[in-house]
Amino acid sequence: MSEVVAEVRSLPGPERVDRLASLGGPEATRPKEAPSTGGEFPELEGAERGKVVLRLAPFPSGALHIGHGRMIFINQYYRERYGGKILLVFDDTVGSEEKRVETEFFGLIEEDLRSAGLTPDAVYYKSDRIPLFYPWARRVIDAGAAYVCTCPAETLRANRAAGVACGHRSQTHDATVSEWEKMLGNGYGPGEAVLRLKTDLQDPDPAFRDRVLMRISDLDHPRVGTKYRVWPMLEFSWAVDDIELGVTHVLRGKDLVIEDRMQRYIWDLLGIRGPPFGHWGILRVREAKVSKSKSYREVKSGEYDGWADPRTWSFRSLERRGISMDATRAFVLSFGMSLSDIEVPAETLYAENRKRIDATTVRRAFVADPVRVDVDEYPADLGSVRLANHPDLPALGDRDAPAGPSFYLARRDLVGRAGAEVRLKDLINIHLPDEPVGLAGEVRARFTSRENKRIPRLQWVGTEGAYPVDVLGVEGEHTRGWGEAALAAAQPGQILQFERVGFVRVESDWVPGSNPLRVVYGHP
RNA sequence: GCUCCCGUAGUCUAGUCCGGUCAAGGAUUCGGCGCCUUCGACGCCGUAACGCGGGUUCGAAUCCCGCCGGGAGCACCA
Repeated sequence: MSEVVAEVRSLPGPERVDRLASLGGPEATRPKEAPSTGGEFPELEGAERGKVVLRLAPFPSGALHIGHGRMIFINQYYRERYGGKILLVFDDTVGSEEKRVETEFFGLIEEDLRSAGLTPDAVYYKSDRIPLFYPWARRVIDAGAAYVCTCPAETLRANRAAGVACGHRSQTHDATVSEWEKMLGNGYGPGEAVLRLKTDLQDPDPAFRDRVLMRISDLDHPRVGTKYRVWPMLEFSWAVDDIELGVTHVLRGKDLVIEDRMQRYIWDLLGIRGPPFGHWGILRVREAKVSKSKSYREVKSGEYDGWADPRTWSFRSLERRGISMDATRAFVLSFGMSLSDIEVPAETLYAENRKRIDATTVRRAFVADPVRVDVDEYPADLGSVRLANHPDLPALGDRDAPAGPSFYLARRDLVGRAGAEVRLKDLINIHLPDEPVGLAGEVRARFTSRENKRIPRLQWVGTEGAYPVDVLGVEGEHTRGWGEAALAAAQPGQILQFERVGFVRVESDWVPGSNPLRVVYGHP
């Protein structure tokens, strides 16, 4: 055996692959399909092609956003890699006063998943499965590993911190059973009794001591109302459902690692072999101060422009900005399965998107915060000019841009340039007046020459045919300005590049011909 | 504080399991040059990293020990 290993190791890498391939087998011919940039994805323990079952468990409290990226794309990646299945299981146990389940998000989340190319193979709702958990709870009780505790929450917590037991822990099995039946039979009110798992009270991790399995809540659940009063805690529900649903691998964020331990502990005491776990660290985009509760508040109040508001950094907002799902996926997968928390600048995502859209995106002139400039001695033959739609790609064609003698120029291009000579890009050079540009009014400039000088080149829009444009920015701000005449032919959903501004996407609901042209800023 | 996890350039990542092919590769950012009259793209060039200290070894990013730093969890939320 070890001789064979030594022999194989002595072979150079490529030859190893060749030799492997010659031996046949499904894995040999496709060693691994690593994403283009970095990102390492290990084999899943014991995974068999076609038999992998994964699950996705979002809590329905908002649209999916960039922070959910790893959950979505990593699970999707492994489904593809092994040809498996993904179950969408809504974790809609009753929640709490602060964390309410809301039905509108079920559909929203499914839509988001579909738009991410992740159509689940099946959809489940935890709230439909509540009765299923009761016999399982009974199994744990019968194994002597659970008890009903009627201590107030504070006492329970204090005991846990101190590592001491309360009187309920030593109840007989019969007493526990009758207490449990009392819980199920409305004998206790919310907060008055819980079913707790017996672990080691001296466990070094205080968080792990005698955790709660089931509790009582009479919150009105939007799907099942007050039909159930005894609800499972997340980790118990998963200890059950990962088995019941035949999940083969649990891939989730590292915030849930303690739940692994809980699930394994329960499985061990029931003599069940459960699936292995995998985790990833938190992904943050530096510019995205994503807060689900803030987004929720602002969307509800109307402060945000729905769940596609750029400030939510939701998937739908990225799409609205012209950032393709493909780019987002590549971006997220480039981080691999690393367990470290990562904070990455949005620029990395933008670069990924730019690669994909640059070659198909036409250039257009846009001037924000416009100042009207009239040019004296303007050449009579320059009523319009022919411009290429893309500087490097003639295939994208060209268009006619109405020019002077009157123009809109951006105020920020004019300030500090009093008395200077500047170039109207692709057109002429002009001399700006010596007086600084005021806040209002017009500017009179003078034509100087046509030659292509290496002087500041400014974006311009001829006043004739200029099209009003409203740009929605990443911070939710609106910028008004003038775009060139060709924008009248823009199409909903089209991605454009405003020169010296960046990529924008025409709003899907924009009606061609209506004023102003509404676009959403994507990125530089 | 307790538990677990993680430390490779400005940022992200490959390499760590199984020490040599790593005087550390890729992506992004930044700087320079060229070219294209643009945000930018492309080409070429450049800056820049194994957290610190010991140990093992002919040889350490990789193994061992100790520090230091960062993160997550510590709910009758999910």
